[in-house]
Amino acid sequence: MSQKPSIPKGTRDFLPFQVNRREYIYDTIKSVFKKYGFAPIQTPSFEHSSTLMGKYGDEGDRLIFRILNSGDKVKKADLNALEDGNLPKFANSLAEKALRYDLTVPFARFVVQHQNDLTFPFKRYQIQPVWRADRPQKGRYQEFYQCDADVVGSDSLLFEVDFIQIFDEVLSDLKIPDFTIQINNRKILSGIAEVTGEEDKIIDITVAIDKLDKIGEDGVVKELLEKEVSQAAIDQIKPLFSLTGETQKMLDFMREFLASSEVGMKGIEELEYVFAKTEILGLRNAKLDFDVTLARGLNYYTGAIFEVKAIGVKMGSICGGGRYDDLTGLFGMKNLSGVGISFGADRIYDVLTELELFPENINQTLEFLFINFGEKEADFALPILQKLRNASVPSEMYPESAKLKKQFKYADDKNAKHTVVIGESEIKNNEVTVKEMQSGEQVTMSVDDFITKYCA
RNA sequence: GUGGUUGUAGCUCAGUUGGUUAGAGCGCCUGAUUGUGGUUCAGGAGGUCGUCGGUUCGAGACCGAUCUUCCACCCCA
Repeated sequence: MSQKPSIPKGTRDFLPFQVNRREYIYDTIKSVFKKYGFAPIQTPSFEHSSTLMGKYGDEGDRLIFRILNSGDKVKKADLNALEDGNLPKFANSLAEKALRYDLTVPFARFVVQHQNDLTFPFKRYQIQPVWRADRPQKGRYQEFYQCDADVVGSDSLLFEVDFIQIFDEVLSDLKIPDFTIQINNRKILSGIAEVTGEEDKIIDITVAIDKLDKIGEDGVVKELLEKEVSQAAIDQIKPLFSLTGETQKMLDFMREFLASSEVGMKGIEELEYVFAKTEILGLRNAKLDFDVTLARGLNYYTGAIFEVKAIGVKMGSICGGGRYDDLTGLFGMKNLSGVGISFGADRIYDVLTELELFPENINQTLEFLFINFGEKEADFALPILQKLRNASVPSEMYPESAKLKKQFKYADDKNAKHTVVIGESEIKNNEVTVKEMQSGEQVTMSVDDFITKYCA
């Protein structure tokens, strides 16, 4: 081997056992999405640059993978823009397409484009890879899968309630024992900015208090001062940092805090509704927590916001979501409210690995391996093998009469549940010898009995 | 995008102030064992030391660039 091949940074290959595990996660998510009435769609890996650019803020634009124009289209490069130092304009002239950055913005484009074919409220789920030109870290890749479910065309809070049930059901089905669904409402955050007289600094304020559990109270205060939030406002906000305890008490506190803000009170009302309905339905493994300091970066959210964290694992959030009132407005379709959630499948994979929660049988995909003793024995075995396959029992025969040690090791490596030995004596008596690999136990039975037992 | 960190066999890692032929464990292959894998024993294969360039009589080690890994920011799943 001369030069070792490699793959670009932030990308990964997946071995069979890894793909099996990943599909276990996707299948679990999919089955719950379907149960709640969501239908699948897919969108292309790449979109027009103009569809994506400017939708995720300056920070997001930087992370969008651009696709260089090919062929004669390179001639479209705007050299004047380059000379003038207008690099964004130059880049746009050079790259008319870009890789999908998330599933939500392409979905908004999809809804506007196909509005006449859709029935509203439209509920879709989508499981596809997305790409970000981010600097990789553990659990952060340049190519990763998102598993999204969204509803557009309804402002009913019942969907917020549904999504909480979906989080609970999926993660409980995946056997995650302990996780918290944190919930907040952008209207409450707006209310906070309003009552403190810092309405124009709402983004700075939310970004800062979102970091509370990371940089602490002093860190947040420092950042607020840096963003020129007034000392009076900071003093007013400070008590929110230590707001914990019973949900009802926190909500009461906030109601008082936001009394003079109409939008803030609306946020409280919405939250109370969601808590009340969830109370009625109950939750399996999840804890639902009101967290005033939860903000989330994406600034298209306008109502509820969610974030889910596994307890006992050092890992960022594994799911997120929220309501956005006017995402399709960006593409010219006004007044369409949407709400959606996203499962971070790659991070869930890491959590399940760390907590050893993958079921063992995921990678036991081979039921029977037939040991090959030679042509005569193989001829005897092949019809039996075919019967197993017709009954959808995953089975195979070793392709040549290699040493038994080698054949059994192959069975072992492939995690075969049984091996079937057919040699001279078995053929003579019309029998098969079946060995259960894990226990090592071995029984000989007639071919008919074998077929009745396993090809049902 | 900013600052740091890492790279030696398939994997995990040793390798002294620059000095002959670069090591270990695990894994892999072969045999002991031509009707039995996961245990044991014996033997064997496998490396342009991430890449390119520089310093030097001499570089795995020193210098530069580049790619990659991981970490802290930024941001985020």
